[in-house]
Amino acid sequence: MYVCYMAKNELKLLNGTLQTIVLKLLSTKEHMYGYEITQTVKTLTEDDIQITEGALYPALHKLEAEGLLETTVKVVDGRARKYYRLTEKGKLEAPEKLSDALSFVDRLHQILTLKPSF
Amino acid sequence: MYVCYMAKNELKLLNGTLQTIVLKLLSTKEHMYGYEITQTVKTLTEDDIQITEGALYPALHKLEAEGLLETTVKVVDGRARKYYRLTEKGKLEAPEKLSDALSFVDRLHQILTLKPSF
DNA sequence: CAAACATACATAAACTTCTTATGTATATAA
DNA sequence: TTATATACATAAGAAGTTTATGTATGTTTG
Repeated sequence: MYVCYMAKNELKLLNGTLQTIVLKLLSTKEHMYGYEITQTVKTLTEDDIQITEGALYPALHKLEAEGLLETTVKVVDGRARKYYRLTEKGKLEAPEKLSDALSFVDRLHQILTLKPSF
Repeated sequence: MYVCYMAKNELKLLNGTLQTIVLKLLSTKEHMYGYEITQTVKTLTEDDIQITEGALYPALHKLEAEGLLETTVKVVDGRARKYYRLTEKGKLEAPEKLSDALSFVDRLHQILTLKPSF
């Protein structure tokens, strides 16, 4: 199962979920860098959701361009990390987006668990 | 909230969920026609999810082209309805697709409800 | 009775987001 | 020294939407 990157179980849900995941993580953890986001989601979901870099970086850049995220570059162990965090605007807008996303996910769950005779 | 069709709450989840919804409904209800699917989802989700025709019909045609759905046209009250139902192939493949989709939705729910200190 | 609305299908241009591939670069493990 | 992990980035193509538009019939409302 993948937000990105198909494999044996060809499954194609999602498109637009990535932004939501990023906003959620940065609403909960203050600041994270790209690679850290991919590894965190991979670990949290037991490899079910693997975010590809080709999807993540453009998504991060877009959120930054929209003024929801801002960055700080920090060199650690000789490698540059680009840390992202919510801007004030991001802190204002994230809660509603996340609430909408959760409602949507719950609705989807509702439909997928419908019993005969709906 | 919309699989399609934005409104006040600009929310863009989904892309590929539509197929899943269709397969689920037709796994549960034997046969349905396009318009009926849009109205059923709208009613079930209390207007949260509104499937647009521009998204639905291409999705139905694709599932039919893939051999998962088959159709029967029936005229009711002077209007032609195109009823869709699962083919044998569809009945074989739908369960796994739906199971994968539900896993994904649950993972997404998990992430969206993460508490600080993950 | 005419207009508006609901039912019922369909297509197409534009858009967004993802997949896949590729590229650069450094650090560490085999 | 080769492979793997870390860490960023971009681009072509594919896929699935949004939005607009079109056809056509039936029903409700003023």
